[in-house]
Amino acid sequence: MPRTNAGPGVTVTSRVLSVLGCFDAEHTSLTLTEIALRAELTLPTAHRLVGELAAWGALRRERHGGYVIGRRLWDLGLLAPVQTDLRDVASPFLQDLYGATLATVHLAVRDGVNALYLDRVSGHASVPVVSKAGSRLPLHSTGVGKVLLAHAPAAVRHEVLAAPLERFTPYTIAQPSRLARQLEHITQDGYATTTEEMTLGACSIAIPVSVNGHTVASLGIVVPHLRACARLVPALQVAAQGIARNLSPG
Amino acid sequence: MPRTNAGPGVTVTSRVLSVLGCFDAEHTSLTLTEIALRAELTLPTAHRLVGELAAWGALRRERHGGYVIGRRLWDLGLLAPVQTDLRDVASPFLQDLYGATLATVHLAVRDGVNALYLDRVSGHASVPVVSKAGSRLPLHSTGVGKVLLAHAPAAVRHEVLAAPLERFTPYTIAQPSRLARQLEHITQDGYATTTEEMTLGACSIAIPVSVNGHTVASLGIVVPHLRACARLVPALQVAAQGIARNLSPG
DNA sequence: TGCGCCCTTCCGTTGAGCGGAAGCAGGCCG
DNA sequence: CGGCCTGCTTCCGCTCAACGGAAGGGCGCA
Repeated sequence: MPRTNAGPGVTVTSRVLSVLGCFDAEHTSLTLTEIALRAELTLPTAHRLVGELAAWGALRRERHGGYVIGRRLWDLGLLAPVQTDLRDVASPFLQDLYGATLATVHLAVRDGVNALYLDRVSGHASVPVVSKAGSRLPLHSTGVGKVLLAHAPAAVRHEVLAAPLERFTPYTIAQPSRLARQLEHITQDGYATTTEEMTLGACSIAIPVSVNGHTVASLGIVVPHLRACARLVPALQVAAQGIARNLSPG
Repeated sequence: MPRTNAGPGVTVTSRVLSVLGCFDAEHTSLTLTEIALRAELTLPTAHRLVGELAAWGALRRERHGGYVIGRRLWDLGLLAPVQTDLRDVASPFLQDLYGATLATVHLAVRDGVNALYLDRVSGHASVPVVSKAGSRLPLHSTGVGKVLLAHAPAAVRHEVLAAPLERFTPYTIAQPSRLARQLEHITQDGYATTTEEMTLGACSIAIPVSVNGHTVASLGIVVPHLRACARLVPALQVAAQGIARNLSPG
């Protein structure tokens, strides 16, 4: 009897990972027998590995006997720099949007009370903008920033509205009550706009990118005026849905 | 030379888990050498294990050479039923609050447009309430519900405010504009109250339980009147901070 | 160029890991 | 109550996957 008949390339590590790989959105709680079947392990092997994973906290056994993902993996998952994934996933969508509009397209996430730009695509014919990958701009004066602010935890919104709102152009919205009203409209309309509030000659349209009900980013486009708004919002939404679909574990 | 001199109880699985355990909020990106040191492995061993973890997607190597938690663990972490953890962690705090007040104390999370009660502690002298563990009540008519709604994604708030708000007592707030104004105050005040809006004779005070800036639950107390509000809010906040501290990976 | 740091590869040795077999526990049904 | 089924749980002889010391490579910096 060989020690294992599983074939080459099968290590303990790969077996452990096979066990973890059994869990997905449709299989969040699994019995030991189900894990063994799905991971293609014998019952005693699965028993040993699952036992150790449970002892460490990677898995947890529930009252009815099924195993679920445990606290330690939840903690670890929170450490993943999803933003880099986000940029990689979103990049082709940004390219497509640029190709269709020749306008500057950018992607941002909320970083405290600023919008952090992860990526930007623009060309010679695009409206000049101050955003570039890695730069931060205030939430209140940019399209993506307003989207991120509208969908941020309430404490963030309160913090932004309580501080002085800096003016970049004569059109920048600097009254908290006016901004707050805009934020309510943004959640209803599903998109945000700016009209020369950050840069003279530059207007923007932005929408949220949401995964599992959480807004993780905002996708924006910069145009000289908002006349094409009705056409651009659906295009942005299609791209945002594409980005979200590629981000979520479905 | 023995195959390993690490001592009893050290398995491949435990070594893999030691590698994963190197990562925490203060060490989100680690070189192979750092991982080997922190996991108490030799460099070749760490190299083999990390290589396999990276191939599977549990870790990812960044451009500058450091390893970070990868997408697969982010995906798995999302599957963890944190709510059960939450109940276990919160239980002693709920008991303490009950012991100090003899009032009904409960913990809820948002489940769609409802408050899902995870736990409740009450006694014979407590005000009778309709909440019990496992039950769901509307967000707009309960203290914990209002807290959860105020801190929910904007889309949820919009959904609740757009639907008819059911009346349970003559005091239930059923006008969307009035509820919306209350929600704004809740974010400023840091707590919510109800005055016989769910059950006659029952008022409540509730606060958010937040982890890393995200409201994950609400902690509430039911009293016959709000006279002791100024005393109870700090007590609730201390308990909420204790719960959050035990929940977060710090 | 030399040095230091961070890997990356190699291979003889051996004990950790394997799985078939046996057994246990609990629930259900006749 | 006894038998059957399901889901584990434990055991132990065998063997090859895993180990780590040693050697070497690549890169950046003074």
